[in-house]
Amino acid sequence: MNYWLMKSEPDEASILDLQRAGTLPWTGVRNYQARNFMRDVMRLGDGVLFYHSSCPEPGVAGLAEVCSAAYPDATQFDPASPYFDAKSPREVPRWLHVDVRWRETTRLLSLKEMREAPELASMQVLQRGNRLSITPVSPQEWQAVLKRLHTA
DNA sequence: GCCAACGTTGGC
DNA sequence: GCCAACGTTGGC
Repeated sequence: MNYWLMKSEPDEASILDLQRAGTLPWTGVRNYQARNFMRDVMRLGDGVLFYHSSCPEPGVAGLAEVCSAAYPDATQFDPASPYFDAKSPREVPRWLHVDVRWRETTRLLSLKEMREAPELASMQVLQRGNRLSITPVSPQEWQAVLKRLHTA
């Protein structure tokens, strides 16, 4: 069982969108490291911190879980999609994604509060220069985030 | 809109 | 395989 933090722009897919939909395909990842996490390390039932990014109040907005294995991302073959990749061969699709299931919509644990929390200082998403949209979360960090989400 | 940080591309 | 140029991310 692993834990992850996954970034989503709420304009595209917010925690409320996920709550309404139940499950959503995590399409649009175009970074090899993030793809490899989904393909090689993620397992069914892995815990996900759903993080709102590129928005007025960035931070963790809810909890989700991985609910599929990685499979080819259809948007890479759609010329009308912003995620279209002309160089991805159909026989060997370059981009994959998992599906994610809603678990809980929480209070917003803001990026500011995360930065001020000593017990979260090790989180990869807080490290200088981090841009990865999917980052591993340790069991200790997961527990610490849950504790904060469920208090104050 | 700015810009730091980092990933990708492509010429050599 | 190096590395400069360019593109993207994402907080502010």
